[in-house]
Amino acid sequence: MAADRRDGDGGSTVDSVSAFMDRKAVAQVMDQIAAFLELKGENPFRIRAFRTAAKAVGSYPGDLTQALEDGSLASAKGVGPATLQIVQEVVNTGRATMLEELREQIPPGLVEMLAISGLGVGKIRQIHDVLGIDSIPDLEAAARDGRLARLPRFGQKTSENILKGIAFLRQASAFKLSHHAADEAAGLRAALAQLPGVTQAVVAGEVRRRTEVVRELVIVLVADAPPSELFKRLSQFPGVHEFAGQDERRLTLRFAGGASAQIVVSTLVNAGAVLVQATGSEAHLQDLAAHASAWGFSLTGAALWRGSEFVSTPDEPRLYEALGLAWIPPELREGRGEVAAAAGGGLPRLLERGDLRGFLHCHTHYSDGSNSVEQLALAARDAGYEYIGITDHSQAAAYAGGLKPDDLLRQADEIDAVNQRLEGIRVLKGVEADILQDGRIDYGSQVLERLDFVIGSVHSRFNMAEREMTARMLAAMDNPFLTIIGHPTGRLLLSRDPYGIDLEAVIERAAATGVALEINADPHRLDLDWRVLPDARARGAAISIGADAHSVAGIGNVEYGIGIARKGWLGPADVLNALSVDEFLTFAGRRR
DNA sequence: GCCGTTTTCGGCCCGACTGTTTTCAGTCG
Repeated sequence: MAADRRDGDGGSTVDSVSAFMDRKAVAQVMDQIAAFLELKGENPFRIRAFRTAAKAVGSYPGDLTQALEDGSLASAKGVGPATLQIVQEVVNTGRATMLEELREQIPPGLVEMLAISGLGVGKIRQIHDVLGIDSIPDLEAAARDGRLARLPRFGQKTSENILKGIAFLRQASAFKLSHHAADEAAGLRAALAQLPGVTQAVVAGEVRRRTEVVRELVIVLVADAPPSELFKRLSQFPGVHEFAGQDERRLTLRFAGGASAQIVVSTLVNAGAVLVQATGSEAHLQDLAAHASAWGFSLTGAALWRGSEFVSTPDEPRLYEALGLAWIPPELREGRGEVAAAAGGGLPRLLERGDLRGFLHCHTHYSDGSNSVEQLALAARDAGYEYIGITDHSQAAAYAGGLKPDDLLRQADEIDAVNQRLEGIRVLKGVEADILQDGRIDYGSQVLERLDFVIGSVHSRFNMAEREMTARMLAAMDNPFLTIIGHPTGRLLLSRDPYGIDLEAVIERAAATGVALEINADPHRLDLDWRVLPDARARGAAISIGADAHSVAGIGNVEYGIGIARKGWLGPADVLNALSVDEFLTFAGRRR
């Protein structure tokens, strides 16, 4: 767990654990408890109570230890006496007695199976009770040799789906979501920076390039101590399980939890060359090597050379400059023409947080969010936005507490009142309406016309054939009230593939109709994919960045969306919510 | 287990789809 890794310096175990056991870890404990209870066949409402508590704790804004002391956590919605006590125990001791007892009663392998798509509690119980299977490898064997298909209410198809689910899970577990990776890298970096002899510790690799998923953490240490000495200290690093040296300046650390990180050591005179090598994708480094060679340079992993002459590169700008290139922002280092652009003065001015004037796509407690309109508005204002678009779910999304037309009216009144009360932020009336199976939007015109803007999203029937799904989406875009297509491909990173859709046709229609396509900034989605953004821009489709925030804490999602926009070469002129509120409303209204 | 303008007990999200079966259990969003 992250706690082991980040525990860089002394202090009592209790202090370290409470400092590092962040709310995410506590939430994970609650979710685990819920999963075990589910397998035990507990009261479903009790199980849901743990999940609700996990959500409440996981998205709790502020310091948990503090909140426990001053009692504010006790009054948080969804946290009651029983769950509060567990939070207390985990924060104080890093352990949860209840979870440990459950592990004794139920094989943890069964809980792992819950992550397999298509397998739920009922089937897992049956598999365990009848076949005595309690691990994923055993399950896989049973699916292959036909034992699984012979169980009552199982069959060939079920067996195949389970194998598919296992394969997907395996592949997904080689990666981490970007926000988890970034958190871990930041903790590790901070700890490594404390090592004697280290003058700089810099996060490199995929985290620095802000890719949507991360395979490996890479940290560059600039040090005046010899690498061998640093490596010796690293072997005694708390939580390090094993380490494998790759060469004299690189090694891979493996941590007890199974995570790993590559550590690269450099002297100051080569820091630029080493950081560039440790950051760039394979393709970027190839392009860079080709360019360097054309200029009479060679870039080895450790240094820059002009023929046999050593070239000092104490930082990245000096490396790129020596090669006649502008400094390339890390997000662009994917080998998609950025080296040529840097040589020709054609690098774009990339989107920055300060360019965004509007905060779009958030859910309040009217549907499945956990804060009020006013709380979100205030938080958006504090974060520096000029306007916020409230977009709760629509009536078809029953599971998310979607709003009936009457609820939408009530919310409109509340938004009017909040606008009256608050200075410095304008609250817009929006909705995230379901795109129904036939492409209709989930409200009629008489409801939609009262709104300032409309996001349309697909939340059902994901497995339609590509042609039908595309037709569904294109039909939705012909609705004159639609402003933005939400999470256009429906993917959930590392857990669900995008639905089949002809994205080119969607982009084409978006450009033609003046409907924007969303970069959904929820780190579980990051949908659209950054790889299609240059094409979308070239064809003239507008792009919006939507936080998909379900709480005040979710406002921070926007950062991940900005990372994706930057990876897609987007600048302020390409992004819908970089517009002023009046310009945004004009955009939303001009198709009506 | 949590919650409350239905407040200390009784209710809490439900409809659609899939793969199985031949009427429905399990899963998902």
